[in-house]
Amino acid sequence: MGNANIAPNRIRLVRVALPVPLPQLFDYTSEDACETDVGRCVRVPFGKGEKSGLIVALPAAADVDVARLKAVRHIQREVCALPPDWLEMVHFTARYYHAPLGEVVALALPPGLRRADAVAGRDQDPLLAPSEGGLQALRTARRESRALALLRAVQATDAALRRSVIRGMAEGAALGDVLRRGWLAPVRQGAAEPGGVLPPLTDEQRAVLDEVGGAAPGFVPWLLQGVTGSGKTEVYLRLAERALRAGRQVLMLVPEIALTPQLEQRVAARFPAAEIVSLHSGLAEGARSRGFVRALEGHADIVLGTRLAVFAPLPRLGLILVDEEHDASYKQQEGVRYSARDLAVWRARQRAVPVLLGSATPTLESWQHARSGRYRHLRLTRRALASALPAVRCIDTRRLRLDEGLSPALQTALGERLARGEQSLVFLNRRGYAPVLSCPACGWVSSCPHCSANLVVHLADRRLRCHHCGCDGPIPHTCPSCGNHDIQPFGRGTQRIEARLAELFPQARVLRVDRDSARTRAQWEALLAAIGAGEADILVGTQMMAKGHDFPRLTLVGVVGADASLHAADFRAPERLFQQLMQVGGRAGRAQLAGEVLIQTEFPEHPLYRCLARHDFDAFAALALEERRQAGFPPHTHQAMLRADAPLLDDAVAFLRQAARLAADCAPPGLQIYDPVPMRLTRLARRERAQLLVEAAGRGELQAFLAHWVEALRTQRAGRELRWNLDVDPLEV
DNA sequence: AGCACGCCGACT
DNA sequence: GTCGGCGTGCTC
Repeated sequence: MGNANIAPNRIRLVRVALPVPLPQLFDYTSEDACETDVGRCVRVPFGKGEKSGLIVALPAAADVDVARLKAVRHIQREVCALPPDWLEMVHFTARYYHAPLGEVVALALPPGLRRADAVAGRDQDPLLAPSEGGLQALRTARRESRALALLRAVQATDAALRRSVIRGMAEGAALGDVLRRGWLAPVRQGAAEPGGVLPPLTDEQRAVLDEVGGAAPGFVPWLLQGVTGSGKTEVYLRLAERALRAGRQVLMLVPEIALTPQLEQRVAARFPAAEIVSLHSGLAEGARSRGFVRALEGHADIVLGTRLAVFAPLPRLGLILVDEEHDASYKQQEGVRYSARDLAVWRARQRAVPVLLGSATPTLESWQHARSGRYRHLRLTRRALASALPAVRCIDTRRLRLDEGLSPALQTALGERLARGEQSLVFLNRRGYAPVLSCPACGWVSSCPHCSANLVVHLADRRLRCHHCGCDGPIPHTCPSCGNHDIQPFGRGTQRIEARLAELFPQARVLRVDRDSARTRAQWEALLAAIGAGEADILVGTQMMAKGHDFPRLTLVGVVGADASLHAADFRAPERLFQQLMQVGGRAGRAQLAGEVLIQTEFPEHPLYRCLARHDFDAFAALALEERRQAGFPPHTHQAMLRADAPLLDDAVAFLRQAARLAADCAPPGLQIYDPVPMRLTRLARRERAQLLVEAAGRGELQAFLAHWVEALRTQRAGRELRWNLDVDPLEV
């Protein structure tokens, strides 16, 4: 029986991970496959068609009868094979998140690469310097030309220049001529040489750098807890410089695509000779593949990107940096729900390199690790530029008459900034004009036909819109239910605040910044430019305003409607609120001007606000952690969430009940299996959703259980309309 | 996930 | 007599 699976002489077996939602791998035959093909992309026949996947092993024997094996179509050998450590990482990811290996491979590899398209791993913007031929031409040329003039200009700088820079110096097609003649050639030189004058370090920054520099080589996880404006980025750059000097590659993760270009500029300005590759989902396919291959081949010195960049292969990896480590966008919220931050730490351990997680408001998980000594705690408590942290004050709104949600104190403060020619920001995390349209006569409310959510009034373009499924329609003039003419928008969003501010301060230039006003990248950049140029006096914005941008004239942040998150159902809601308020508060007063943050609240005594007023993240974290300990929530326990959705809620719940029964069969003692419950937003885009939480004291026991459970669930036959997924370490419960 | 096969209702 | 519904099973 054993012999049936052994291939005849000279025919090799290859084991391939394919992007199908199946837990198994698929074996194929190949005439010429050899050990060096492990980690290479292949095209193989699959079912009726053809698929591309990755060779993960050359097994001695197949899982199935060799007679059933088909032959590999093509092995992509133009590109280096993915190295063993990379394969180990995708294996780990598949195991930890209980996803098929092929799906993890599909998400970790750029699509073009997996399809085995030939990818020229050329540096798109190489450093160029005059070649021997070029110098010769300069000496011997008799006749002046544009090409010669350009070459001479490059020569005059006495430095190697990026091709993009030279293109800027060129007239007409001169660069093309120069390159064709081979007068400029790529050079490799010290990637770590900083460009320009380095900013002076604060004592705290120096202390942090000394501590990291003094640590033993190898895996060390660091938590850099630094208040907004304390100069975390400068610390990243100095650490990167050291790694580059040692001839190593640096992986730098940032939360959002929007933040990569500006950071990329800063990194590029600091390391003009380094090859910087950016990796994020907004990149064109070719660019992403090229960047990936540059990293894989060890040419890229710095890889900068969003969560998917954690899968970049880096043969010379020396340092991993995770900026804003608390940011929820590090967790993928669909498909394979991996946490790039957690994988970054795993990767650092695997490669025995330091990893530095930076944030003003770390996750309680990371903070706890830093407290317990598992991570090493670094702090930056003061702002780098002389300015102090903003004064944070609560405005008790319980006894006040609010004007469209705006208290007299906030209005006065806005008026003062206006008189002084400074900018203000009113922060309200709710876009649209009003969260709902409603009829006072019959109680009708504008609800979404596809979701269990209300349609939001968007007065700016006269539409009712669902923020969850995107469906929209015109605003009715009369109540669709009873015909009443007097239907009204209830509650407040940014548009309404914007409108009222324009009335209250007719002389002010009010600018709204939310997903509606900054829909495209161009709009967003135009808004940023306008704000930077001082073309706005009062900004009204959502959390978009909270992230990473400096507005030197902004001295006041007013927070409206924060209480809503104070008593939300999700146990992480307070943590998120604190992070958000600390971040948006950090926008106030960054240059020489003092900043102030005014929080309108009915709970001015709430510990969260009190900690915020003292800029005391540690006190908040200690309180929140104690609450979690008492309630048995993470990080004191570990969770996984099974979610199911179907056209009818009953089907989703029935599946989860069955899943709960299966769980009970293979559950270790101490594993907590909760009841299936409808999700908070039960209905989304015509599907109804429910979830089942499981919780264990230890990560190991949870993982062991999940492996059995998922296997049992996969054999479970559910209706075609039912879909389910497992979320390990869920962020939302 | 796709894509076949396969077995029961309303149509040219 | 067939077109087509989606239940079931398979993909090396």
